[in-house]
Amino acid sequence: MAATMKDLSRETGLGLATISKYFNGGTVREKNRVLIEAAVKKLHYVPNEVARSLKTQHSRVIGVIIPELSNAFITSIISSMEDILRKHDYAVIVCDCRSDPKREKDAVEFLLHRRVDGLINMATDTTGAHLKAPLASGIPVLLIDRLIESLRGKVSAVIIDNVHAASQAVEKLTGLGHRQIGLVLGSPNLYTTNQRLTGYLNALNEAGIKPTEEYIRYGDYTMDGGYQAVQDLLKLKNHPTALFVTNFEMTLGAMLALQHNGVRVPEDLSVIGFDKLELFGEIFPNLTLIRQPQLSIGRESANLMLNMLSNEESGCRIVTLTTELTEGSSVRPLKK
Amino acid sequence: MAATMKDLSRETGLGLATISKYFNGGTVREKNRVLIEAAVKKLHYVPNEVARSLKTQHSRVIGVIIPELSNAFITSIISSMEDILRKHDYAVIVCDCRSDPKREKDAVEFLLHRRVDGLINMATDTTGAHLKAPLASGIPVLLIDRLIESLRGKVSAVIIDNVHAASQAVEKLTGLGHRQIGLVLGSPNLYTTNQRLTGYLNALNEAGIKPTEEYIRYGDYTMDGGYQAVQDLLKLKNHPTALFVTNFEMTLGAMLALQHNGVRVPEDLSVIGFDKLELFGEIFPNLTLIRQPQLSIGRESANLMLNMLSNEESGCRIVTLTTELTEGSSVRPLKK
DNA sequence: TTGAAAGCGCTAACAC
DNA sequence: GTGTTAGCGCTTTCAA
Repeated sequence: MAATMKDLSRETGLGLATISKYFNGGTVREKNRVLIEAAVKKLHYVPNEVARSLKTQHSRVIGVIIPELSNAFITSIISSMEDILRKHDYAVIVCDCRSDPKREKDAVEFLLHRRVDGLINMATDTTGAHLKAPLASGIPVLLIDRLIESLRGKVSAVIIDNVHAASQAVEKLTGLGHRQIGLVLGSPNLYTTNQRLTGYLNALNEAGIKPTEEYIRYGDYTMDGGYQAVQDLLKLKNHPTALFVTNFEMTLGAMLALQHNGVRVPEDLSVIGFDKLELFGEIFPNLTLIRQPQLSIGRESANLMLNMLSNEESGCRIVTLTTELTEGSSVRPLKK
Repeated sequence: MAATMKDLSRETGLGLATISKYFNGGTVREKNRVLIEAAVKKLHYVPNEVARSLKTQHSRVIGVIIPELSNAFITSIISSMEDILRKHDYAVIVCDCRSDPKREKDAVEFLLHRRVDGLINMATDTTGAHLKAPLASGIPVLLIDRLIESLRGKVSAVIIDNVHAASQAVEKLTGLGHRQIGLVLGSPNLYTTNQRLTGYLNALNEAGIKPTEEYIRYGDYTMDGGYQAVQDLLKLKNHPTALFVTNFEMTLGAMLALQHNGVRVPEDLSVIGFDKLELFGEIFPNLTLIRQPQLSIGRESANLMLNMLSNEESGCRIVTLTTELTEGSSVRPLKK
């Protein structure tokens, strides 16, 4: 059906090696170059990456396994990652495992069959069992956003300093005199959830505040979860005077809950949100936010992967990116 | 490095054909089955999909080209699509072209090199020029969400009845006596935008209402765009008494704008939103909505593609799914 | 610089 | 049911 290099060879009278060299940037006599290019056009030749993959033992495919595609943080990482990888002629196969370890393991296997050159994983399985096989087969594995303790030293990772991010936010609030600080976390037992909780507790401790269990809520990293969490917090007889919400969707939900309840920000309650400032645009222009550098996470991940792919020498590396506190006007000193 | 079928052959003393048949579901003598399975385990054999692809001339990869990954409607389609395709052992390579026709064309070429078995495209280029090559090469092409007129008869498609969706919503409002109905559309010149506008105009016409240009706004299918559009609508001296917003993100933005301006729904303004009911959860429980069957769109697309892949016979098919009007309490009769 | 030839790991006749 | 064998389209020695 489709033309092959053999066809080009026949058409031009040149040997296969010459044609191949032409495509791989080797030096080819000018008149042969012209000849080849004419034949390519005439026969509508399209290189066959599959055949090349078989021969070179490199598929130029990176497998990406994520817990959920319907999450703004994740999709923006994927976009910026894919951008760079594709520029380097790597394709990305994305597998959404719906936060299901079983599906995650299946995805790993699926990708291994396809001989992906590398694996990027925002892990659901906190034990890391699903990564045994790829690690054994020697392909580079890169964790993003979530570390897996048992894999320390065996894989590279790109994460943010979650502890710092959370304590920075909470310190901001304690600095303004707040002592009753609500925290809306993601799903229990996730790496990021735990780390952000640690940062929160550290900051409270630093300020000599004993944590109140009721003030700590889990919003599942969803808009609805954030909404619910804040609804619940507001129902407390002695409710928080300040609030820290730990992802974009939950921040949105939280703001909606506050509006629904007629709670003014920051007059009645101080709020620090999270992520994706640009999407808020004009909507909450003055929200104080912790911003994760999602574009950088994607970029770093892609580059680190490309690095692992080319330099066999390099050991594992953990890149920790820092967050930024963007000052808005959604926080104010506690009224005494 | 990795074990091959040849290794299995050597290990078991069986021929290659037997091993191959075992993996492809052929009948193999029981004792050989056991033998093979033992060897697989011992040698950590993993099938090489790349080699298989080269031989069978089927990559079992579907290329998916979309305008934007950061859009809830799109990601939910992709998730449900990928789900089914992967179950049938097809991998999905997603290319986000950022609504840029140039990138879209590059993506097509990229995927063609990789010998994808099929192409699913939510098109940015409204001329369809980017699909010439894949069409010529004979691989199945499936459009989703947006039709391309010049390709009618040449490609299959899965879309929703946008005209009906919009007129259904607007009829609901005119039926309640509203005559000043605001419309928040996506980006200008998109298929869905045009169709939904048509539906809106049809419904107005039906009700004997002359359209007011000021009431028709473009919100770019983003949250911020929806917010802005409603801000602008509210500034009109004679502002609408009802509102129809045509995607999820814009609905969110619109609701936020209304809240910010202290406009009560439905007391002051009737609203019909769009999409993704489940994400609203408890937040806007009573919003009247036009729901697109995104899961079905994904499912239909995947199945239609699988169909095209197996039955060479079938011609092009356009599947039009219908939307549903979910009654809430965000609309009420116009106060006379 | 160019060409001939071997082989990447698999499938599918075909003969047994 | 099983084994032998010839490629799929490409890259890459090696020799010319």
